[in-house]
Amino acid sequence: MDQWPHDISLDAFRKTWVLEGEPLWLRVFDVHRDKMQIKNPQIAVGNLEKIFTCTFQLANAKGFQAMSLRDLSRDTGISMGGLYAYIGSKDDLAGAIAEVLRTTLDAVLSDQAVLSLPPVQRLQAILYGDLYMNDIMHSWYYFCYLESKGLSPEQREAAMQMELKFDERLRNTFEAGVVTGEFKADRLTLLASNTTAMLQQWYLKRWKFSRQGTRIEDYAQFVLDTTLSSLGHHAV
Amino acid sequence: MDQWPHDISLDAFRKTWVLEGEPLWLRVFDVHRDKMQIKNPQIAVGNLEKIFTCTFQLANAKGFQAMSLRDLSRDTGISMGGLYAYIGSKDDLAGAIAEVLRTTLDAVLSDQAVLSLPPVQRLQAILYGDLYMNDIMHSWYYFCYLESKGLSPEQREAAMQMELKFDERLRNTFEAGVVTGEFKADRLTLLASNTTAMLQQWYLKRWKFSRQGTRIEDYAQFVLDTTLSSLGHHAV
DNA sequence: GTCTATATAACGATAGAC
DNA sequence: GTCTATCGTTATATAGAC
Repeated sequence: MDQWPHDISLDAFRKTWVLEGEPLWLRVFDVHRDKMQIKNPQIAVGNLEKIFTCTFQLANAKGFQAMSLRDLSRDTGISMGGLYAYIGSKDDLAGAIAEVLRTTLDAVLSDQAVLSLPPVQRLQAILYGDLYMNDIMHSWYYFCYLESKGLSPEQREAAMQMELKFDERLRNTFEAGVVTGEFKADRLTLLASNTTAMLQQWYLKRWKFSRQGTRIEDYAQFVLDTTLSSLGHHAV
Repeated sequence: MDQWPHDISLDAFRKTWVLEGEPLWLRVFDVHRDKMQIKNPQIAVGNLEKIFTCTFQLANAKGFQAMSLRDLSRDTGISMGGLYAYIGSKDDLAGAIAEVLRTTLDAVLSDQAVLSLPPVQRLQAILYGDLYMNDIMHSWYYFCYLESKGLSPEQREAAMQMELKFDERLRNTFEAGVVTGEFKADRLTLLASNTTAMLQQWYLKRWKFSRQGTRIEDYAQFVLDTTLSSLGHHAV
């Protein structure tokens, strides 16, 4: 085989979906402009980046509930009153994080390009893409997972639906391979859940991967191989 | 094969390791008697059960940090002052939960009986046993996982060491099977981590299993089959 | 009377909000 | 910078058991 019809490198993903830098913060501004008193995007983006980045650091160190807005004010260099020009309330800040991640993930998952690929490459495109997104937006995923108790019931439900939707996307791919005879049809729902769990490990168990020196390319290959093995497909 | 040399049913596990009811609360009393002003175990156990059970409920609903001791006082029916006869502080309560789980898990993992089993049965005994323990002490695991930010650095480190120790236990079992030629030796460290993650799903993704109607016996079989498949061992 | 367990009420600190 | 609510915590008082 000469070349994948679909470029599955991390660099290619980064260029297709710009999930970092100014484009990201402009999308944050867009999603939450109704909660903010600041009207000028050019002024907002710098402070939004500070607010969200410092929130991730503080929440990661002591938890979102335990973090105070005075901590956030100190770390961002923005006054207490100034913060309230960017957020409706402390809870709205957590809600904004969840909503930005959800809409971003929704956009990436709505990509129909991978659906035309044959089952094995399609599976590979989904697994690699999701893993790259987990890696790039690690802070956002980690926050939403560990702080889900602080989110509104609607947002918690939306997050569960998002995970079920991803599971179903995997399951459909498995079934496409069953139709072509490449995969065997055995407990596909459980297998899809397990594959999702493996991908989530990349942001949930970062301490372990870091300690063991596992690189993302190696882990992506491992997830693909393990999933294919469970599907009875013995890969190259 | 007529019969397993090792009874791997949930009932057998419950009888071997009594992790519920009065024996559990007596162990809680024992682990934390130095933090309590109550001297009489018979009086303590009833209130300890109320305090820990209500803490799990409240922390599950809104998070441990967001839960107030007045909430706990109301739900348990114990006055504010009374609570402080049982706990040294709010943080000590979280610490006690982590410590009880850690010492209990340590005792179960120290069981040397499974080490004499041949690789496949040994793997089965470990997976089933851990899954049963995850199931019975679900509230404790779930609390420790989601509230780990609120624990002391020592306890967080101890929890990580515990997980690494479990991974290593799995890895040793894999390698025992490699020696006998039953398993192939491919990325055993990653595979052990993945198996641990599958077991953790049982308390992390209860909502999903419940929605899909997955029973613990089915899931245990799935985890065993998937792990054996990754080891190149095609099971019965 | 003494020890243990529970209840009341208030203190000081700090939170989110504006 | 201020206001108000609420937090964790504790000093103190009370009640029952032997």
